[in-house]
Formats: sequence, C-alpha cells, structure tokens
Amino acid sequence: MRDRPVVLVKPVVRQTTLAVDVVVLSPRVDALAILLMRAPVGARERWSLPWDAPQLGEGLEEAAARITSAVLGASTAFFEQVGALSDGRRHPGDAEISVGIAALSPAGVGEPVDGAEWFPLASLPAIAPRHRTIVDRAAAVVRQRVDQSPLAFRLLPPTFTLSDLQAVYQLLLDRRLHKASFRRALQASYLVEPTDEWRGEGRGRPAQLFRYAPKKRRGARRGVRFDLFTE
Amino acid sequence: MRDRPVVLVKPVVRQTTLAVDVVVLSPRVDALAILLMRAPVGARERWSLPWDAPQLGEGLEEAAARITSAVLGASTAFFEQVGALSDGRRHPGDAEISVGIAALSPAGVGEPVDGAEWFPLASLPAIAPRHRTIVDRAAAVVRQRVDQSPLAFRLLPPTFTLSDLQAVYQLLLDRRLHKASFRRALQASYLVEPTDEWRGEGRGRPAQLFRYAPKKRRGARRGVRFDLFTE
DNA sequence: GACATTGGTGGCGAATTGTTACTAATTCGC
DNA sequence: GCGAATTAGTAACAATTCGCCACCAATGTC
Repeated sequence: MRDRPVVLVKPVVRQTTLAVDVVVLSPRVDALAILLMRAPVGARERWSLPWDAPQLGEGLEEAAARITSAVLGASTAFFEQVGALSDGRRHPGDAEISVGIAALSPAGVGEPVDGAEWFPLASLPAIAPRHRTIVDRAAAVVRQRVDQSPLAFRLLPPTFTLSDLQAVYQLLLDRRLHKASFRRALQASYLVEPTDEWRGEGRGRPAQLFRYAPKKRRGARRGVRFDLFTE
Repeated sequence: MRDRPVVLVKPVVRQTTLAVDVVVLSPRVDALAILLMRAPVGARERWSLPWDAPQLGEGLEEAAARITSAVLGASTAFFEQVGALSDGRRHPGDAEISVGIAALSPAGVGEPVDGAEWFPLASLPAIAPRHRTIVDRAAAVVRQRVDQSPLAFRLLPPTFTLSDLQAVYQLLLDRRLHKASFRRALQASYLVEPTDEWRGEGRGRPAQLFRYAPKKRRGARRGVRFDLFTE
C-alpha cells in the first residue's frame, strides 16, 4: 500500500425523499390484522398504509410512534424495523425511499380514527405496490423473529392466559401448536410467571393469568421452539 | 364510522440526506474482518465504513454493490440489510439517515484499494459513532440469521471443505462447534452436496470438497442447530 | 515405519420432542 | 341436581435428536 491514500469513492450526501410506512399489527378475531387508511380522493388506490415523513430531528421509531397514535389513538411502544426499500415500486407519496416499520398493538387497545380500518392480513384491498411489499416483509419478519424476541407479548395485554398466548403464537406462525408442548417449551424459556388471578370466560375451567417476566438465565438460553400439528 | 373520511394524518414527503453505509464482512485468519477506509485529512476519525449516497434511481443494495466493488475491486452478490438509523449520532458525511448494509465477501476475493484495510471485528480503530452502531448491529444480524439463511456459504468460495464451513460458522457464531454434531446437523439440513474433488492441505488426510446446493425439502425444514464445545 | 496431523464416522447415554391420555373446574341443558 | 359439553392443565411414554467419546482413514514428517 502506498503512503498517500487515494480516495476512490468520493462520497457525497444527496437529498432524497423519505417516508416511514407503518404496519400496525394486532390480533383480531381469529386473524392478524393491519390498519389501513382510506386514501384521499384521486389517489390511485383507495387504501394505504399509514405513513409520513419523519419530522426534523425525529427518529424513525419516533415517527412510527407518532403515526401510529395518530391513526389508532393509542400509543404503542414496540416496533420492529422491516427494512428500507428504494426499488422502483410506487409509493403513495412518491417517496424515493421507504422505511417500513411494524408496530405491535395489543387487541382492544385504541380505536381506529375515521378513515382507518382493520383488515385481516389474508385479505387486504389493493394498495400501492411498495406498500404491498412492506406488508409482506413485515409478516415475514414477525414470523421469523417471534421465537427470538418478546414480540408475541406485545400483542397481548399485561396479563393473559396461556391459551391467549398460544393463540397469538398461532396467528404469528400461521399454524397450530400442540398444547402440552407449547406449555413445556414456555416453561423451559422462563419467559412468563403466573399471577394469582384467574379468569373464567363463561364456559370451561377458568384459566390462570400470567405476565411476561423474562428471567435472566445463565448460559445460552435457547429460543423457544415449537412443534407442529394440531391439538 | 362517519361517511366522509377525515384524514387526520396528512402525510408529506420531505427532503432528507441519506447515506448507505456498507459493512464488508470477510473471514480472515482466525477472525471476521471488515473493511474500513482511511478518512480524508481533517475528518474527526481516521477511519470510516465505506459509504455513499445512492445515485438517482439506484436501489439500496445496488448502491451497496457499487460501493463494495469500488473499495474491494470485486463484486459481491449477497447483502443483508442491517437497518435504517436516524438517531442523533454523528455520521462522517452528516447524513440524517443511514441505511446499514452488510456485504458478504469470500476470503481471497478482491484486494482492498489504497486507503482501505481489513480490521478484525474485535479490534477496530475509532470510527464515527453511527458507524460503530452499524457495525455492532451488523455483527448481531449475521449472528442471528446465520442458521436461517445461506449466509455462511457467501463467505466461502463455490467449493469448500466441511472444515472450512465449520470454521466460518465458528467465526460467525463466535464459539466452537463439535465436529461430529456439526456434520450431522449439516447432513440433516440438505444444504450441501459433495463434489468428487478432494483437497490436500499439505499435512493430514485430504478433505472432500462440497458445494452449496440446498435441496427443496417438503414440510418444515427446521433450521440448522448446533451444539457447544470444542473438539 | 512410528508419529503427528487433519478428515470422517459409529454409536451410546442423556436430553428433548411429539403425542396420547388423562384429571380439573366450570357452564349449559334439562 | 346431574350428566354432557367445554376449556384448562398435566403426567407420562415413545421416538427422535443431541452431546460427546472413541475410533478409523489418509496424508506428510522424521
């Protein structure tokens, strides 16, 4: 190597347009749902993900939080980045770059403002191509990270039954889990602790309520692994 | 819900400055290394990640590819997004937003241009705070995804011995793996197939060369899991 | 030819996983 | 009141997987 470094890449910042597109995820009846907004008249598609540009000095997750509470009227505290996109696909605001962010919201928290509505992930209306990509990636991301990250607990209220928890895992993973194995794996992961409350749903035996309380576990705690097949 | 939707969030695109910061990763002697560039005189730190703004109409991974080949003189084809950052931390070009991208480069491919140098991940010189964050996240991301993604194979030439492969996994996971278990897990994953070539390193028995050839496996193929402890 | 060195495998005990089958506590219908 | 239905929770067993040791194989060194 010679003495005087030659800068072959001469980096320069350039102005671009950036949008934060938010995938607000929540467990609804028997399906994961996301929040879409009715687009202004004249837009190419009738629906879109809630989005905005970050304000000056505002972080990306901060922007996502602002957008989420504007649309849902409730604050969410857990976000998962889905990725940045700048393919040629069309964005409703024609932003060059999109940062997709998934916001996890427990069921029953907040209420969509006028013009916003829940849609089951499996049956969305037409949205802009870039939004479609972001939604698909968001689903993939949560599915992939659910066993490494306390993600499932962010879709539940502070206390919940193990059946609730299992239902959320099933929604996220999109497959049925075996009850006994699920509970055993959960036990081994030291992620929850029982409260002394019980909840009766009407029929059936009342269920004990648990809370999310990850124990620091010496050594490598393996992620929670679940097996296949229906109960 | 009323009939006329009220748009509560009125999204607007805004101009921002964006940088793509690239973490070029490669296995060097006994350690994962990344490529840093000597910064121009007057910069606050002597070294930085290679970075640039994407050109007009250029995708993020495209930009990463361009930057990588400018610095390494060789093209890499595998990228992993590390995430977008827009905290207050300082970036060498004062970009408001950074997209961190890890580029995986096999050992022995390309040669750093003047002003660029390999540094073992464990002992980096001082770099801008935002670059520090990106490097740390990149390491975390590859560690987390190595068993879900063909990541390890992108750090190796097209054919390799199983010992080579094990060494790369060990670098990525930063721990020793047990030989017999490693091979058994690999067998079960249907990720590699043997060629009919063998390679003698000088001493010891020659090793068979393998290539990456993932078999489509019906049903849920579980990720490759490895155990602990030295050979 | 003994030895050092690296590659590769068989197999065994321990741990984990997949599943069945049971017990427990409640409401509903009659 | 009381059995059926329904949901919660667990014991236990068989099958599989894991962690590891011990060994065999093929090469270079002396």
